[in-house]
Amino acid sequence: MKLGYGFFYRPCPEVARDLVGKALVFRGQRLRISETECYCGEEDTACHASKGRTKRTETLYMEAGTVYVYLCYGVHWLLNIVTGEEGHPEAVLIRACVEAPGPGRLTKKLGITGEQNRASVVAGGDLWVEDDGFACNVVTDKRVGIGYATREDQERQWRYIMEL
DNA sequence: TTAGTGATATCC
DNA sequence: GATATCACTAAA
Repeated sequence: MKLGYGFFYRPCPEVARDLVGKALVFRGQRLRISETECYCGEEDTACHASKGRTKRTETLYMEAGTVYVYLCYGVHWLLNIVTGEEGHPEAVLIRACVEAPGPGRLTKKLGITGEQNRASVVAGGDLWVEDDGFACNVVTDKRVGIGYATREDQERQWRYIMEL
């Protein structure tokens, strides 16, 4: 079953947790999501939009289900899915799949690039997320790679990992 | 542990 | 215009 707008139109910690174990489908490839993180609004100092709306973070303010793809370190494309209220910048970062550990490797394997930025997983395009009945335990941890955020935000248990 | 990589934001 | 920064990876 394809996940629709209602699934993503919820607070991002809930979406991030529920996305673990789901299948990410892009142009005939199917990958099991094994790790996510959530970035939740301008008040989250780890979120790209915490310093306000810019050309780069515009996508985060779009409606739930919109895909935010961003180039990191000039080399790696990172894949996020926007959640919650339109106009409120929150999103879930897809950090890893069972078949491809690491956010950069994941997009490389699928062939996702900046061309997918502003696309949508609920609009009937070539990228979507499926619930195929797979169930697993989910454990939480602190987010990684956000040393620029306040300590308070670094402590949040906003990383979700599939437990075998 | 460290180099590489390039778009974006933030300074002149 | 120039520089500093970065939600990472691969090689050592």
